[in-house]
Amino acid sequence: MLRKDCDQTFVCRDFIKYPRRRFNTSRRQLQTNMAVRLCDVASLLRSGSWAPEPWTGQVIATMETQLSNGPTCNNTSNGPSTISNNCSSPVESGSIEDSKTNLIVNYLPQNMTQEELKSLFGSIGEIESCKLVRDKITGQSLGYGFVNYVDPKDAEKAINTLNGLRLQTKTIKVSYARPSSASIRDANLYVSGLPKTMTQKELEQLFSQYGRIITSRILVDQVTGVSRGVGFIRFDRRVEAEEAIKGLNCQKPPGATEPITVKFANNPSQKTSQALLSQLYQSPNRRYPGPLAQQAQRFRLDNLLNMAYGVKSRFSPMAIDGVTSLAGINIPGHAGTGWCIFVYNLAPDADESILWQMFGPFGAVTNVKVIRDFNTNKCKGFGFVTMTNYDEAAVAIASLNGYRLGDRVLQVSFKTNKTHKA
DNA sequence: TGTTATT
Repeated sequence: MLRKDCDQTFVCRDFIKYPRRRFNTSRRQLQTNMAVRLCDVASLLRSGSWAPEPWTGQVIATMETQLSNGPTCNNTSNGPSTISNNCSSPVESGSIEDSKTNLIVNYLPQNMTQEELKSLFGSIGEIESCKLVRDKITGQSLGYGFVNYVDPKDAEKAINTLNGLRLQTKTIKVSYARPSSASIRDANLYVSGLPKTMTQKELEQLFSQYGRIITSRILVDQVTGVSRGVGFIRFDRRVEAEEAIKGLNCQKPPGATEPITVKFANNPSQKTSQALLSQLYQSPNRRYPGPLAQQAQRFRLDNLLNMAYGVKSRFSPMAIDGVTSLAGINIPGHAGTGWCIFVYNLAPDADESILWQMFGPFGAVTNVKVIRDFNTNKCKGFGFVTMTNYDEAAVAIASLNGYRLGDRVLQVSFKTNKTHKA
């Protein structure tokens, strides 16, 4: 299916350096650039040799290197395969019973909450329901969720607009959810012993004879980029995965000298839960289940979760609240639930998605809002972004203030009371 | 053995 997603490249037009030229840069390229900027800013911040000013030539040069070498996939639809980092083949129409309003969202940042998920997807249209899937035991996010829209058009728009969006270190994937069924669970295969020369496309070709492939991946060495000879294939149905094991395990792919191993992949959530519970079980405190022991156990659980999941400790706005209320001072941008950022000089046709795309790569964004004229529904030239962590907000502001978006130069700052109408 | 894919 060919979608009219040309309008999805609007953000990237006239991007960065050549404001009067029309680019056809993909959103992914834009987001890659954002990540590069973040890295550069972070390293400059660490070295102490940087002040919050608009972009320098040095940074732009780095970005252009990335632009020419980076991923160039423009496809924002979600298909039966995932060729190289979410670049998917066009999706074929599902069965007539498939929901056209319910989406599955994969590769969400670990610390993203259900409310943030709802805020992000709610910027597209009215949401009927939204759920972030969490580990039943630990409560930790499993990194995916579901968004069910009222209107199928909004679901399609969400796929076109938000698939491939970079949020922190992740690139989210947005696709139609298949009808839930036991038959589609546990259909993920781990494949090892692959020829190092085998491409993802060739891997899919090898496995596609056994059924519909939902995702595929070949793991590569982080440094060299060379295949590690291992990968994953997720089939639509478990029976397809079973047949693929029967047909391909211990077999040599065409042209290969060694046989491959094909088996069901581990479930990371199960493994981690078991590891955590195993450690908890060894705790002496559990033999004395009084209130103090429970508290200690809770503390231990928190630490274990931090270690196991790499949960980043957050700058706590609550701590600041205590200080500000006692001292009677105001801290710009701090609204009690995060750090509010004022974005000025947006175009009349700006929408929430541009704010997500600009700020999402810098860290946890809880909310974005474009201020619109009541009668025309056009952007009045400014908007707000709320970010959870001060340091991420500060880097975003420093990076995006003075940023040229289309033919406009943005002004980005912590929100002050001057612009606040209570 | 993954950027935790079926609530």
